[in-house]
Amino acid sequence: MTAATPKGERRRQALVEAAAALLVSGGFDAVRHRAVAERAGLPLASTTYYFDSLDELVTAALEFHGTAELAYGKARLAELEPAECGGDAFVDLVLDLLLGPVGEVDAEAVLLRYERLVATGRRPYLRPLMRELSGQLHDLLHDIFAKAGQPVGRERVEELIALVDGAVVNALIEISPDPRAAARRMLAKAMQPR
Amino acid sequence: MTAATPKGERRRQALVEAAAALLVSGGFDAVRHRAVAERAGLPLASTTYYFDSLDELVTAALEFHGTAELAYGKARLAELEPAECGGDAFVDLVLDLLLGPVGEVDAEAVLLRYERLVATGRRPYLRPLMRELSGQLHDLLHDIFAKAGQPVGRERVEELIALVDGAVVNALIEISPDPRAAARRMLAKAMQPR
DNA sequence: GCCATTTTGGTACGCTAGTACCAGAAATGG
DNA sequence: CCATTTCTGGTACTAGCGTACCAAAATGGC
Repeated sequence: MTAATPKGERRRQALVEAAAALLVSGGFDAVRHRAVAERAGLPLASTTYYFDSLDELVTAALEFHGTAELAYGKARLAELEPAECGGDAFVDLVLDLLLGPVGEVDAEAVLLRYERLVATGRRPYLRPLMRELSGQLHDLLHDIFAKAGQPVGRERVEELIALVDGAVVNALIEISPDPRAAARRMLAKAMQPR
Repeated sequence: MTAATPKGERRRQALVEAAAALLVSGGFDAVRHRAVAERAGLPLASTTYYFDSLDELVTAALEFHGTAELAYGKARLAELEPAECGGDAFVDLVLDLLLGPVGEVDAEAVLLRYERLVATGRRPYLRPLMRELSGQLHDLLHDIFAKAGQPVGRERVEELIALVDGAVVNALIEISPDPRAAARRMLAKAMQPR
C-alpha cells in the first residue's frame, strides 16, 4: 500500500528509514515488523498498513540504503580533482565507493554489502533491485576511472570489483576481521602498472 | 555433550549428517532442532541431549560438510595426472575444488559456500572452524598448482580465490544466476599466460 | 461543516522456535 | 546380576514471529 496523505507519506518514510537502520546494524534477520515499528516510534500495525508484507518492507529499506550509497559515490565523483589521483589516494577512493567511507560503522556496513549479495541467492524477489543498484555502481566506477585519467573497459571494472569482493568475504573469517585492509592490498597490487 | 555409548555415537552422527543436509539445501536458517530431528528420524529431545545449543549443532554440521569437501579435493589431487593439465581442464579442476563438482545440486551447494563466509561475519563462534577449513583449502590449491607444473606463491593463491569468490557473489544477483560460468570466465583470463 | 475515505493503534490469533523437564528404558561395569 | 550411568522420547513452557481485525480518530473534497 502506498500513502495518500503527506503525513502518511512521512510515516511511511520513517518506517523505511528505521528498517534501513536495522538492516545495516543487524542484517536481514533484524528487520522485523515489531523492531521497525518500535525504532520508528510507530505502532506495530503501521508496518502492515503501509507494506503488504515484510518482503516489501525489506525491499524498500534496501533500496533506500543502496540509493544513499550511490548518492555518496556520485558526490565523490563530482568533487574529484583529476590531478590528485595518485596511486594510493585513488585506491582509497575506489574502496570508499565499494565498501563505504572508512569512518563509518565499518564492520557492519561492509558486512551488509555482502550479506545482501548472498541473501539475493535465496531471495529472488531482491534480484531486480540488486541488479539495478549493482549496474549503477559499475557505471559509477567506470566514470571514476575515466575522470581519473585511467580509463578502463567494463570487463576490467568487473574484475576489480570481483577482486575486492572476494578479498572481503575471505577476510570475514579472521579473528579480528579487517576486510578493508585485505581488499586494499589486493586492489593496490592489481592496479599497479605492470 | 558427547556420546558415551556406540549407539549414542551413531545417533549423534545421524543428527550431524541430517543437519549438514539441511544446511546445504536451505542454508543456516534451515538448521532447526525439529527439522534436524525429523530428518534423522529421531525425537526432538535427542538434539538437545547431544548438543548443548543450536550453535553447537550448526558448527558440527559445518565441520562435517567442510571436511567432506576437503576430502573430495584431496582425492582429486591424488588422482591428478600432471600430463593432462591443459589450460581448460585445469581451470575446471580449480573450480571443482572451489565451488564443488559441476554435477552437484550446484546452485545451492555453491550458495552455501558463500553464505557461510558471510554468516561468519555475524557469528564469531564459527570463525575458528572457518579459518581451519579455509587454511586447508588454500594448502590444497597450492599443492594442486605445484603438481600441475604451475607452482604459485601463497599470495597468488589468495588472489585467484578472491577473484573466483568475487565473481560468484556478483553473479548471484542475476535473474538466472550461473556463478560457475562467471567464475570460470574470470579465472581463465587470470590464469592465461601473459 | 459534512461525509466518505484514509489512517491509527490496541489487541488477538495461529504458528514456530529454543529449550527445559522427567519418568522410564537401555546399557554399562564391577 | 544389580546399581549406576546413559539415553530416550513425549510433553510443555515461554518467547517471538507475521498477520488479521476493527472500532475510533483524523483527514480531505465538496
